Amino acid sequence: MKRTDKRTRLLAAAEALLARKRMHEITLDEVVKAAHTGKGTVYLHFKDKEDLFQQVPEACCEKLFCALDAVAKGRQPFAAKLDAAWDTLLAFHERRRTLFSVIESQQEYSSHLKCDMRRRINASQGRIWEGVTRILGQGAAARMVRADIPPEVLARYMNSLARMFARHFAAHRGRAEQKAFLKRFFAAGAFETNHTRLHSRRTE
Amino acid sequence: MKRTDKRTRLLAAAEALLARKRMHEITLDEVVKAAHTGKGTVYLHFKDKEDLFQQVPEACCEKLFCALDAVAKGRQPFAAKLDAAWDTLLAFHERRRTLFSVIESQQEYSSHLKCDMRRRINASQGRIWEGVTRILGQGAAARMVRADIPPEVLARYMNSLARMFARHFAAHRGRAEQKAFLKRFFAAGAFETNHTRLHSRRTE
Amino acid sequence: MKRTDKRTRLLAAAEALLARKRMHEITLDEVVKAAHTGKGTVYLHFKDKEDLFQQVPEACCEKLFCALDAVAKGRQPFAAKLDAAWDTLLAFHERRRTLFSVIESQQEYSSHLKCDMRRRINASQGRIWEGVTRILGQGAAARMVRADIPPEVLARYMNSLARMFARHFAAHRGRAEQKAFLKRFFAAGAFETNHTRLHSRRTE
Amino acid sequence: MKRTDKRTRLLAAAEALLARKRMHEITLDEVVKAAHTGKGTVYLHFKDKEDLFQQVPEACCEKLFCALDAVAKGRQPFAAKLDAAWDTLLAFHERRRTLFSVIESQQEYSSHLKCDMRRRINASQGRIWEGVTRILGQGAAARMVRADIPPEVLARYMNSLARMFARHFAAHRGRAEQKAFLKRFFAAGAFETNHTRLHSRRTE
DNA sequence: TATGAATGAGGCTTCATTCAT
DNA sequence: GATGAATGAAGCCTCATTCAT
Repeated sequence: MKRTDKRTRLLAAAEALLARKRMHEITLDEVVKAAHTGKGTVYLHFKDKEDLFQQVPEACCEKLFCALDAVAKGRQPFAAKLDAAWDTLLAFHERRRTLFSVIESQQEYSSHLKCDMRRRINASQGRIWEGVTRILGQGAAARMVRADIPPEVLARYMNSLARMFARHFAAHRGRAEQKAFLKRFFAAGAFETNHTRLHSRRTE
Repeated sequence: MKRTDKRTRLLAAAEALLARKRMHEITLDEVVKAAHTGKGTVYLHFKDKEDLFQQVPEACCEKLFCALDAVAKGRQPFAAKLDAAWDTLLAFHERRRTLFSVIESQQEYSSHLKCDMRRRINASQGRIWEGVTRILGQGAAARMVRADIPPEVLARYMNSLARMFARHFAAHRGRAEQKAFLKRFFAAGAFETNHTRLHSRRTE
Repeated sequence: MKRTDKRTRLLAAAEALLARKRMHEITLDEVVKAAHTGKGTVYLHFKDKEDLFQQVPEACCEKLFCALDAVAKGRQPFAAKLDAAWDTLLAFHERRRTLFSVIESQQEYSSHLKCDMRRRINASQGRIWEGVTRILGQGAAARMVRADIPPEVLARYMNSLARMFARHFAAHRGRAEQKAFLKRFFAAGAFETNHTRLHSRRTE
Repeated sequence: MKRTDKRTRLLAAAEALLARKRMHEITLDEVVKAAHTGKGTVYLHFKDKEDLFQQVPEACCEKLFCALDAVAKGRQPFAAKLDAAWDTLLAFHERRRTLFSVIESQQEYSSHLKCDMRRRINASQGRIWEGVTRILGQGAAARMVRADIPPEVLARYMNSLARMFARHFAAHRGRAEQKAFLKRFFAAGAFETNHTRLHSRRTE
């Protein structure tokens, strides 16, 4: 349990620091000071610095997935679920401005990594889209989300828009209005209309 | 002219390396080897490594703006211009997968910088959206793009989607189909419909 | 204690190297090799190379002061004390030919330094004269050293002569004779005579 | 003549910079900027940076010698000549606080140098003492300077005291009084008395 | 298990020197 | 002869990693 405790504290410290800096600008000294552990302790729980930071997104993505999955499992109508999904996603990205850089570099480098490591990373990243995909899948089943673009693709659109929002509009004064713009735009792009129905039929 | 030459070659070398690695993983040795210059030459044109990499986006964004502006100034109908804009944006992001990380970190750190430096960075980044904004503005003027979301906001949506596409779907086998999805999604989200017209009227 | 050990070894190594070269001609690599430590260790104990070399005189001057103070506290007659002081001073300068350059450059640059640093340097340098001053003060009290020039001024004369001697006459064949010249010269210059007594009376 | 001009300007610039910094802290860029020449010009007149700075004392010492020799050749009584020598020496050292470091390092390194270079350096440094030695020699001939210490040794004493004075008492408020102390001390140490006459006889 | 002093490979930067103009 | 842009060797410093305690 103590073991878990230190490990968790290290991951939390790393995640917190990622809010302000990129991984390569964070020193292990900073991490262990924030986590109140010794420097050697890192190497009891992680192979190296890289490994520690690799596992930060893993934990985060899992948390995000859980939050979205909870929404998906709820009994609210689809529109409410989508709203909740937006809020969850936006909060996630606003709180972790640079986390996605780590994820992106993992993607960049996954080709150099050993096979099982790659699988682990892909699995963890998949969780990000998976939660959103489930909700959008429900919407598609209810004929509310367009069927001519796969839900997992729409999920990525949604995530990328959320990330961009966190970067450009979150600290804005007009955040609420901007959020409305965003939802409206996505709804118009992703919802089923007569037009999209024609498309679906054609591609079927 | 030779001076410009070396400077350009260094920027080009740095840009090329940014396609594969992040700035902190690129050594000056790599840059100067790629640029076929001596290491000291860097310091004739840039204050330090940081400064060199700061100026890479500046040059790139300008190039992107020029390409998009050329489209905007063309005489094709709006639909063709938007298509061309997509192609330009996608090519830009596919060729410069990690460039945006540099831009993002500039945003992150611009608060620490001296005022004129910050202004320079913001100006250069503004160019990215500016080209797209012009085209979408023409669409809005032609009543083809929804008027209830400002074109400069839609421009950011478009850019973030393009960036995501470069990362997730570019290397895909089904790139063509994915590109069709993307355009269709954006069109649905951004084009004027009866529904958006109602919105515009309300917000007016 | 180990910490002190490394720090001491680094200072000793730097001091030893200063016997042969000036600070700017000594590389950190040489110092750490001589001290049998790693390069990084320097930065655990000193801010940078400058700081390491700044602290060398501090330690040396303290040692010199201790040696001279021991003489001053002894029960020998003044003449014997002065003899011992000469031997101590000459040994000091012969062993540390270039150390004084460091001290001089500290004086040169102390104006640029922060106030407490400057105070520390001045305090440490003061020790050099302080030991000699005490002995000469005793001589003055015993009416053997002229009273019309303050002992702390005579102390500086003595030190500068010792330094010059280390540079010009130490390696000489006729070192013994030269040493006799030096002592005789200083004695004639510093000792009380009828003539100096007149001076003192006049200036009183 | 143009050639001489540039060479002179470079030496003057180097000498001026030596008033504030040590050779190793002065860059060639600074020198050529101060001398208003190009960087390559240095290598037309000097073998390298070392050679340039080696020649600075050479020129300075020669100037000092000339000044002192002029005094020696004058018709004033010895006491006035010695006074003039003090003034010349003090002015020299006060104006060139760090020049002597260069000379000292030349001595330090002369052992590594080629034979003719060493001879040149020694010759140039000899000039420093030579001027003073001549004057003191005249004093000895006139039985005013003690004969039991060779004039060339006393010359070095005098020079070392002058150097120390420039460093410790020149900027002082009580400079005039300090100067009086210094002259009085040296006179007492160097002048012939009954006592020194006994010594001379014994050593003869 | 936990620590943090010690390490040294590797990176950035400086600056004396060269050489094409 | 005069120049200064270009060079790269050499040095300082950082920081991930180790290991004795």
